[in-house]
Amino acid sequence: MGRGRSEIKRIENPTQRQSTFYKRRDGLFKKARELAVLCDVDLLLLLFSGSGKLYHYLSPTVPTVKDLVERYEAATHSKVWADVRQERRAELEKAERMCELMEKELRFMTVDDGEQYTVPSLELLEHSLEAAVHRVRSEKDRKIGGEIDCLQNIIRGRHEERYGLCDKLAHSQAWNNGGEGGGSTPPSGGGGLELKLGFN
Amino acid sequence: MGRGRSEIKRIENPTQRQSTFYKRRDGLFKKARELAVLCDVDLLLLLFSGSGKLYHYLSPTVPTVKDLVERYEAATHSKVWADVRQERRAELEKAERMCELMEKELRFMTVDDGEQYTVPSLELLEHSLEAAVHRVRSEKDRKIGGEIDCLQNIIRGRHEERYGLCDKLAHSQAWNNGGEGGGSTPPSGGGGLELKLGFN
DNA sequence: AACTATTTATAAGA
DNA sequence: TTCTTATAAATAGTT
Repeated sequence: MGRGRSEIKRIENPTQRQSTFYKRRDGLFKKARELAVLCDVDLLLLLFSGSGKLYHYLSPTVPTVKDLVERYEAATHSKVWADVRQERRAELEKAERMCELMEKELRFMTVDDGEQYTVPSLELLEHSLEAAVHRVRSEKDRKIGGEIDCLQNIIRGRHEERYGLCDKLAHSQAWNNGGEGGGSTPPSGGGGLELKLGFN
Repeated sequence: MGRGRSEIKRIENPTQRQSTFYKRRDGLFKKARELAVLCDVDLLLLLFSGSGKLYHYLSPTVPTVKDLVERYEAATHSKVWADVRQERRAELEKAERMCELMEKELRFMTVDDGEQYTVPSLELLEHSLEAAVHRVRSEKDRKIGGEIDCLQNIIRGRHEERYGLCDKLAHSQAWNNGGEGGGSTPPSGGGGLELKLGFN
Protein backbone atom coordinates (compact mmCIF):
# COMPACT_ATOMS: atom_id res chain seq x y z
CA MET A 1 0.00 0.00 0.00
CA GLY A 2 1.28 3.36 -0.71
CA ARG A 3 3.92 4.37 -3.10
CA GLY A 4 6.95 2.61 -1.86
CA ARG A 5 8.28 -0.78 -1.05
CA SER A 6 6.53 -3.24 1.18
CA GLU A 7 9.15 -5.18 3.10
CA ILE A 8 8.01 -5.85 6.66
CA LYS A 9 10.91 -5.15 8.94
CA ARG A 10 11.51 -2.72 11.74
CA ILE A 11 11.64 0.88 10.48
CA GLU A 12 14.90 2.28 11.78
CA ASN A 13 14.20 5.96 11.22
CA PRO A 14 12.32 7.04 14.37
CA THR A 15 10.37 9.81 12.71
CA GLN A 16 9.20 7.61 9.95
CA ARG A 17 8.47 4.84 12.40
CA GLN A 18 6.33 7.10 14.49
CA SER A 19 4.44 8.36 11.49
CA THR A 20 3.82 4.87 10.23
CA PHE A 21 2.76 3.83 13.70
CA TYR A 22 -0.01 6.41 13.85
CA LYS A 23 -1.32 5.58 10.45
CA ARG A 24 -1.23 1.84 10.85
CA ARG A 25 -2.51 1.91 14.40
CA ASP A 26 -5.57 3.80 13.26
CA GLY A 27 -6.01 1.41 10.39
CA LEU A 28 -5.69 -1.60 12.64
CA PHE A 29 -8.21 -0.34 15.15
CA LYS A 30 -10.61 0.50 12.41
CA LYS A 31 -10.33 -2.95 10.95
CA ALA A 32 -10.68 -4.56 14.33
CA ARG A 33 -13.89 -2.69 14.94
CA GLU A 34 -15.19 -3.54 11.50
CA LEU A 35 -14.52 -7.22 11.97
CA ALA A 36 -16.22 -7.20 15.35
CA VAL A 37 -19.31 -5.49 14.02
CA LEU A 38 -19.61 -7.17 10.64
CA CYS A 39 -18.98 -10.71 11.77
CA ASP A 40 -20.26 -10.86 15.28
CA VAL A 41 -16.86 -11.34 16.84
CA ASP A 42 -15.69 -10.76 20.40
CA LEU A 43 -12.28 -9.27 20.27
CA LEU A 44 -9.61 -7.55 22.24
CA LEU A 45 -6.80 -5.55 20.75
CA LEU A 46 -4.24 -4.43 23.26
CA LEU A 47 -1.03 -2.66 22.39
CA PHE A 48 1.83 -0.68 23.79
CA SER A 49 3.65 1.64 21.43
CA GLY A 50 7.43 1.69 21.39
CA SER A 51 7.25 4.61 23.77
CA GLY A 52 5.17 2.58 26.18
CA LYS A 53 1.84 4.19 25.55
CA LEU A 54 -1.21 1.97 25.89
CA TYR A 55 -3.98 1.66 23.34
CA HIS A 56 -6.72 -0.86 23.28
CA TYR A 57 -9.98 -1.81 21.68
CA LEU A 58 -12.58 -4.13 23.09
CA SER A 59 -15.57 -5.15 20.99
CA PRO A 60 -18.85 -3.82 22.36
CA THR A 61 -20.15 -7.33 22.92
CA VAL A 62 -17.56 -7.97 25.64
CA PRO A 63 -18.02 -6.39 29.04
CA THR A 64 -14.39 -6.19 30.16
CA VAL A 65 -10.86 -7.03 29.17
CA LYS A 66 -10.69 -9.37 32.12
CA ASP A 67 -13.68 -11.31 30.87
CA LEU A 68 -12.17 -11.98 27.52
CA VAL A 69 -8.80 -12.87 28.94
CA GLU A 70 -10.37 -15.31 31.35
CA ARG A 71 -12.25 -16.83 28.50
CA TYR A 72 -8.96 -17.18 26.72
CA GLU A 73 -7.47 -18.89 29.74
CA ALA A 74 -10.39 -21.24 29.93
CA ALA A 75 -10.14 -22.05 26.24
CA THR A 76 -6.41 -22.65 26.16
CA HIS A 77 -5.80 -24.15 29.54
CA SER A 78 -8.77 -26.40 29.92
CA LYS A 79 -6.36 -29.28 29.72
CA VAL A 80 -4.20 -27.74 32.39
CA TRP A 81 -7.19 -27.41 34.63
CA ALA A 82 -7.96 -31.04 34.26
CA ASP A 83 -4.38 -31.76 35.26
CA VAL A 84 -4.77 -29.60 38.30
CA ARG A 85 -7.83 -31.53 39.30
CA GLN A 86 -6.00 -34.77 38.87
CA GLU A 87 -3.16 -33.58 41.03
CA ARG A 88 -5.59 -32.32 43.62
CA ARG A 89 -7.24 -35.66 43.76
CA ALA A 90 -3.90 -37.39 44.17
CA GLU A 91 -2.94 -34.93 46.84
CA LEU A 92 -6.15 -35.56 48.68
CA GLU A 93 -5.73 -39.29 48.54
CA LYS A 94 -2.23 -39.03 49.84
CA ALA A 95 -3.24 -36.80 52.70
CA GLU A 96 -6.02 -39.19 53.48
CA ARG A 97 -3.67 -42.13 53.54
CA MET A 98 -1.43 -40.28 55.91
CA CYS A 99 -4.29 -39.38 58.19
CA GLU A 100 -5.49 -42.94 58.21
CA LEU A 101 -2.07 -44.04 59.20
CA MET A 102 -2.00 -41.65 62.09
CA GLU A 103 -5.45 -42.72 63.08
CA LYS A 104 -4.35 -46.30 63.18
CA GLU A 105 -1.47 -45.43 65.43
CA LEU A 106 -3.80 -43.78 67.85
CA ARG A 107 -6.38 -46.49 67.69
CA PHE A 108 -3.74 -49.08 68.36
CA MET A 109 -3.35 -47.51 71.74
CA THR A 110 -7.01 -47.43 72.53
CA VAL A 111 -8.19 -50.74 71.26
CA ASP A 112 -5.40 -52.74 72.71
CA ASP A 113 -4.56 -52.73 76.33
CA GLY A 114 -4.21 -49.20 77.56
CA GLU A 115 -2.13 -50.26 80.51
CA GLN A 116 0.41 -52.02 78.44
CA TYR A 117 2.28 -48.93 77.34
CA THR A 118 4.34 -46.82 79.64
CA VAL A 119 5.18 -43.18 79.35
CA PRO A 120 8.44 -43.78 77.48
CA SER A 121 6.67 -45.71 74.76
CA LEU A 122 4.08 -42.96 74.54
CA GLU A 123 6.86 -40.48 74.23
CA LEU A 124 8.00 -42.47 71.28
CA LEU A 125 4.52 -42.23 69.81
CA GLU A 126 4.53 -38.57 70.46
CA HIS A 127 7.81 -37.99 68.68
CA SER A 128 6.71 -40.08 65.78
CA LEU A 129 3.55 -38.11 65.44
CA GLU A 130 5.46 -34.90 65.63
CA ALA A 131 7.72 -36.07 62.85
CA ALA A 132 4.68 -37.07 60.86
CA VAL A 133 3.18 -33.65 61.28
CA HIS A 134 6.38 -32.07 60.11
CA ARG A 135 6.37 -34.34 57.19
CA VAL A 136 2.76 -33.61 56.27
CA ARG A 137 3.39 -29.94 56.47
CA SER A 138 6.52 -29.85 54.37
CA GLU A 139 4.96 -32.25 51.91
CA LYS A 140 2.02 -29.92 51.62
CA ASP A 141 4.25 -26.89 51.15
CA ARG A 142 6.33 -28.64 48.56
CA LYS A 143 3.29 -29.92 46.80
CA ILE A 144 1.56 -26.57 46.53
CA GLY A 145 4.74 -24.75 45.62
CA GLY A 146 5.50 -27.35 43.02
CA GLU A 147 2.03 -27.03 41.62
CA ILE A 148 2.44 -23.33 41.09
CA ASP A 149 5.78 -23.88 39.39
CA CYS A 150 4.28 -26.58 37.27
CA LEU A 151 1.45 -24.33 36.12
CA GLN A 152 3.90 -21.64 35.20
CA ASN A 153 5.99 -24.12 33.26
CA ILE A 154 3.00 -25.36 31.38
CA ILE A 155 1.87 -21.87 30.55
CA ARG A 156 5.33 -20.96 29.39
CA GLY A 157 5.42 -24.09 27.31
CA ARG A 158 2.16 -23.20 25.62
CA HIS A 159 3.52 -19.87 24.59
CA GLU A 160 6.62 -21.32 23.10
CA GLU A 161 4.40 -23.67 21.27
CA ARG A 162 2.38 -20.84 19.88
CA TYR A 163 5.42 -18.94 18.73
CA GLY A 164 6.41 -21.95 16.76
CA LEU A 165 3.03 -22.05 15.07
CA CYS A 166 2.70 -18.35 14.41
CA ASP A 167 6.05 -18.05 12.86
CA LYS A 168 5.10 -19.63 9.59
CA LEU A 169 8.43 -18.89 8.02
CA ALA A 170 10.27 -21.26 10.27
CA HIS A 171 8.38 -24.49 9.77
CA SER A 172 8.25 -27.36 12.16
CA GLN A 173 9.97 -26.48 15.35
CA ALA A 174 10.18 -28.83 18.22
CA TRP A 175 8.43 -27.83 21.39
CA ASN A 176 8.28 -30.04 24.34
CA ASN A 177 7.40 -29.81 27.93
CA GLY A 178 9.22 -31.42 30.78
CA GLY A 179 9.26 -31.05 34.52
CA GLU A 180 7.38 -33.21 36.86
CA GLY A 181 8.45 -34.43 40.24
CA GLY A 182 7.07 -36.01 43.31
CA GLY A 183 7.99 -38.60 45.85
CA SER A 184 5.55 -41.29 46.76
CA THR A 185 5.03 -42.49 50.27
CA PRO A 186 3.30 -45.84 50.41
CA PRO A 187 1.93 -46.76 53.80
CA SER A 188 4.31 -48.90 55.75
CA GLY A 189 2.58 -51.99 56.96
CA GLY A 190 4.39 -53.02 60.12
CA GLY A 191 4.01 -55.13 63.14
CA GLY A 192 5.49 -53.68 66.32
CA LEU A 193 5.05 -50.21 67.67
CA GLU A 194 8.38 -48.99 66.42
CA LEU A 195 7.63 -50.24 62.97
CA LYS A 196 4.12 -48.92 63.00
CA LEU A 197 5.38 -45.53 63.97
CA GLY A 198 8.20 -45.49 61.53
CA PHE A 199 7.36 -42.26 59.78
CA ASN A 200 10.81 -40.75 59.79
CA MET B 1 -12.49 -2.37 -0.53
CA GLY B 2 -13.76 -4.80 -2.98
CA ARG B 3 -16.53 -4.35 -5.41
CA GLY B 4 -19.48 -3.68 -3.27
CA ARG B 5 -20.82 -1.83 -0.34
CA SER B 6 -18.93 -0.44 2.59
CA GLU B 7 -21.49 -0.01 5.30
CA ILE B 8 -20.29 -1.40 8.60
CA LYS B 9 -23.12 -3.32 10.17
CA ARG B 10 -23.67 -6.91 11.09
CA ILE B 11 -23.87 -9.14 8.01
CA GLU B 12 -27.11 -11.04 8.35
CA ASN B 13 -26.47 -13.73 5.77
CA PRO B 14 -24.53 -16.40 7.69
CA THR B 15 -22.65 -17.72 4.70
CA GLN B 16 -21.53 -14.33 3.66
CA ARG B 17 -20.72 -13.44 7.22
CA GLN B 18 -18.53 -16.49 7.56
CA SER B 19 -16.73 -15.80 4.32
CA THR B 20 -16.14 -12.22 5.26
CA PHE B 21 -14.94 -13.35 8.65
CA TYR B 22 -12.19 -15.51 7.17
CA LYS B 23 -10.97 -12.84 4.86
CA ARG B 24 -11.02 -10.02 7.31
CA ARG B 25 -9.61 -12.10 10.12
CA ASP B 26 -6.63 -12.95 7.99
CA GLY B 27 -6.24 -9.33 7.00
CA LEU B 28 -6.46 -8.16 10.57
CA PHE B 29 -3.87 -10.61 11.80
CA LYS B 30 -1.59 -9.72 8.98
CA LYS B 31 -1.87 -6.04 9.78
CA ALA B 32 -1.38 -6.65 13.47
CA ARG B 33 1.83 -8.49 12.78
CA GLU B 34 3.02 -5.80 10.39
CA LEU B 35 2.40 -3.07 12.91
CA ALA B 36 4.20 -5.01 15.61
CA VAL B 37 7.23 -5.61 13.44
CA LEU B 38 7.44 -2.30 11.63
CA CYS B 39 6.91 -0.05 14.60
CA ASP B 40 8.31 -1.95 17.52
CA VAL B 41 4.98 -2.47 19.17
CA ASP B 42 3.95 -4.97 21.82
CA LEU B 43 0.52 -6.18 20.96
CA LEU B 44 -2.06 -8.77 21.68
CA LEU B 45 -4.97 -9.58 19.44
CA LEU B 46 -7.44 -11.98 20.93
CA LEU B 47 -10.73 -12.94 19.35
CA PHE B 48 -13.57 -15.40 19.48
CA SER B 49 -15.52 -15.94 16.29
CA GLY B 50 -19.29 -16.01 16.41
CA SER B 51 -19.09 -19.77 16.64
CA GLY B 52 -16.87 -19.52 19.69
CA LYS B 53 -13.57 -20.40 18.09
CA LEU B 54 -10.48 -18.75 19.48
CA TYR B 55 -7.83 -16.97 17.45
CA HIS B 56 -5.05 -14.82 18.73
CA TYR B 57 -1.81 -13.13 17.92
CA LEU B 58 0.90 -11.99 20.28
CA SER B 59 3.75 -9.88 19.01
CA PRO B 60 7.14 -11.62 19.17
CA THR B 61 8.49 -9.00 21.53
CA VAL B 62 6.11 -10.14 24.26
CA PRO B 63 6.85 -13.34 26.12
CA THR B 64 3.32 -14.26 27.15
CA VAL B 65 -0.27 -13.12 27.04
CA LYS B 66 -0.13 -12.96 30.78
CA ASP B 67 2.74 -10.51 30.63
CA LEU B 68 0.94 -8.10 28.38
CA VAL B 69 -2.29 -8.37 30.30
CA GLU B 70 -0.48 -7.74 33.54
CA ARG B 71 1.09 -4.72 31.98
CA TYR B 72 -2.35 -3.61 30.96
CA GLU B 73 -3.62 -4.22 34.45
CA ALA B 74 -0.76 -2.21 35.83
CA ALA B 75 -1.42 0.59 33.38
CA THR B 76 -5.08 0.65 34.34
CA HIS B 77 -5.53 -0.95 37.74
CA SER B 78 -7.41 -4.21 38.29
CA LYS B 79 -6.01 -7.69 38.39
CA VAL B 80 -6.58 -11.20 37.12
CA TRP B 81 -3.75 -13.45 38.08
CA ALA B 82 -3.02 -11.80 41.35
CA ASP B 83 -6.31 -13.21 42.60
CA VAL B 84 -5.32 -16.75 41.81
CA ARG B 85 -2.01 -16.45 43.57
CA GLN B 86 -3.64 -14.83 46.54
CA GLU B 87 -6.02 -17.73 46.87
CA ARG B 88 -3.21 -20.23 46.69
CA ARG B 89 -1.28 -18.41 49.32
CA ALA B 90 -4.30 -18.30 51.63
CA GLU B 91 -4.86 -22.00 51.20
CA LEU B 92 -1.28 -22.76 52.03
CA GLU B 93 -1.29 -20.54 55.08
CA LYS B 94 -4.40 -22.16 56.41
CA ALA B 95 -2.97 -25.63 56.04
CA GLU B 96 0.15 -24.45 57.75
CA ARG B 97 -1.80 -23.00 60.64
CA MET B 98 -3.56 -26.27 61.12
CA CYS B 99 -0.34 -28.21 61.13
CA GLU B 100 1.17 -25.83 63.61
CA LEU B 101 -1.77 -26.38 65.84
CA MET B 102 -1.26 -30.10 65.84
CA GLU B 103 2.41 -29.64 66.42
CA LYS B 104 1.72 -27.55 69.47
CA GLU B 105 -0.51 -30.21 70.92
CA LEU B 106 2.21 -32.76 70.54
CA ARG B 107 4.95 -30.53 71.81
CA PHE B 108 2.95 -29.79 74.90
CA MET B 109 3.59 -33.32 75.93
CA THR B 110 7.28 -33.28 75.29
CA VAL B 111 8.29 -29.96 76.67
CA ASP B 112 6.42 -30.27 79.91
CA ASP B 113 7.04 -33.01 82.36
CA GLY B 114 6.59 -36.37 80.75
CA GLU B 115 6.09 -38.10 84.07
CA GLN B 116 3.33 -35.86 85.14
CA TYR B 117 0.66 -37.47 83.01
CA THR B 118 -0.84 -40.80 83.73
CA VAL B 119 -2.31 -43.20 81.30
CA PRO B 120 -5.86 -41.89 81.64
CA SER B 121 -4.77 -38.36 80.83
CA LEU B 122 -2.79 -39.69 77.92
CA GLU B 123 -5.87 -41.49 76.79
CA LEU B 124 -7.55 -38.15 76.77
CA LEU B 125 -4.75 -36.77 74.68
CA GLU B 126 -5.07 -39.69 72.40
CA HIS B 127 -8.79 -39.13 71.83
CA SER B 128 -8.26 -35.47 71.28
CA LEU B 129 -5.62 -36.13 68.72
CA GLU B 130 -7.82 -38.62 67.04
CA ALA B 131 -10.56 -36.04 66.83
CA ALA B 132 -8.03 -33.56 65.52
CA VAL B 133 -6.95 -35.96 62.84
CA HIS B 134 -10.55 -36.49 61.85
CA ARG B 135 -11.06 -32.82 61.73
CA VAL B 136 -8.00 -32.14 59.68
CA ARG B 137 -8.96 -34.81 57.26
CA SER B 138 -12.54 -33.73 56.77
CA GLU B 139 -11.46 -30.10 56.61
CA LYS B 140 -9.01 -31.04 53.93
CA ASP B 141 -11.61 -33.04 52.03
CA ARG B 142 -14.10 -30.26 52.25
CA LYS B 143 -11.57 -27.69 51.22
CA ILE B 144 -10.30 -29.54 48.20
CA GLY B 145 -13.72 -30.78 47.21
CA GLY B 146 -15.07 -27.27 47.48
CA GLU B 147 -12.31 -25.92 45.35
CA ILE B 148 -13.00 -28.47 42.66
CA ASP B 149 -16.66 -27.55 42.77
CA CYS B 150 -15.69 -23.94 42.55
CA LEU B 151 -13.58 -24.58 39.48
CA GLN B 152 -16.42 -26.48 37.90
CA ASN B 153 -18.79 -23.65 38.67
CA ILE B 154 -16.45 -21.21 37.06
CA ILE B 155 -16.16 -23.36 33.98
CA ARG B 156 -19.90 -23.77 33.83
CA GLY B 157 -20.31 -20.06 34.31
CA ARG B 158 -17.98 -19.36 31.42
CA HIS B 159 -20.00 -21.52 29.14
CA GLU B 160 -23.21 -19.83 30.09
CA GLU B 161 -21.52 -16.52 29.63
CA ARG B 162 -20.44 -17.45 26.15
CA TYR B 163 -23.88 -18.63 25.24
CA GLY B 164 -25.28 -15.40 26.51
CA LEU B 165 -22.87 -13.44 24.38
CA CYS B 166 -23.43 -15.52 21.31
CA ASP B 167 -27.11 -15.09 21.65
CA LYS B 168 -27.05 -11.45 20.81
CA LEU B 169 -30.81 -11.24 20.66
CA ALA B 170 -31.12 -11.54 24.40
CA HIS B 171 -29.12 -8.59 25.61
CA SER B 172 -27.58 -8.10 29.00
CA GLN B 173 -27.91 -11.17 31.08
CA ALA B 174 -26.63 -11.35 34.56
CA TRP B 175 -24.08 -13.99 35.34
CA ASN B 176 -22.43 -14.21 38.64
CA ASN B 177 -20.39 -16.63 40.58
CA GLY B 178 -20.78 -17.21 44.24
CA GLY B 179 -19.73 -19.91 46.63
CA GLU B 180 -17.06 -19.47 49.13
CA GLY B 181 -17.12 -20.75 52.62
CA GLY B 182 -14.76 -21.80 55.24
CA GLY B 183 -14.63 -21.98 58.99
CA SER B 184 -11.62 -20.49 60.61
CA THR B 185 -9.83 -22.30 63.35
CA PRO B 186 -7.81 -19.90 65.48
CA PRO B 187 -5.39 -21.57 67.84
CA SER B 188 -6.96 -22.06 71.21
CA GLY B 189 -4.74 -20.68 73.88
CA GLY B 190 -5.66 -22.59 76.98
CA GLY B 191 -4.36 -23.62 80.31
CA GLY B 192 -5.20 -27.19 81.19
CA LEU B 193 -4.77 -30.22 79.08
CA GLU B 194 -8.46 -30.44 78.29
CA LEU B 195 -8.51 -26.89 77.06
CA LYS B 196 -5.40 -27.21 75.01
CA LEU B 197 -6.69 -30.28 73.37
CA GLY B 198 -10.15 -28.92 72.87
CA PHE B 199 -10.52 -29.65 69.19
CA ASN B 200 -13.97 -31.19 69.38
C1' DA C 1 -1.87 16.85 9.08
C1' DA C 2 -2.89 16.55 4.08
C1' DC C 3 -2.27 14.92 -0.33
C1' DT C 4 -1.87 11.37 -4.04
C1' DA C 5 0.34 7.57 -6.40
C1' DT C 6 0.35 3.01 -5.46
C1' DT C 7 -0.10 -1.07 -3.15
C1' DT C 8 -3.37 -3.93 -0.48
C1' DA C 9 -7.49 -5.77 1.05
C1' DT C 10 -11.60 -7.67 -0.05
C1' DA C 11 -16.83 -8.12 -1.93
C1' DA C 12 -18.74 -10.69 -5.40
C1' DG C 13 -18.80 -14.12 -8.39
C1' DA C 14 -17.27 -18.78 -9.88
C1' DT D 1 -13.78 -23.24 1.62
C1' DT D 2 -10.64 -21.39 -2.28
C1' DC D 3 -9.55 -18.54 -6.51
C1' DT D 4 -10.17 -14.67 -9.37
C1' DT D 5 -10.99 -10.07 -10.35
C1' DA D 6 -12.97 -5.55 -10.17
C1' DT D 7 -12.90 -2.04 -6.87
C1' DA D 8 -12.67 0.16 -2.47
C1' DA D 9 -9.27 1.20 1.18
C1' DA D 10 -5.01 1.87 3.30
C1' DT D 11 -0.91 4.02 3.36
C1' DA D 12 4.41 5.39 1.89
C1' DG D 13 6.49 9.08 0.45
C1' DT D 14 6.05 13.72 -0.06
C1' DT D 15 4.46 18.54 0.91
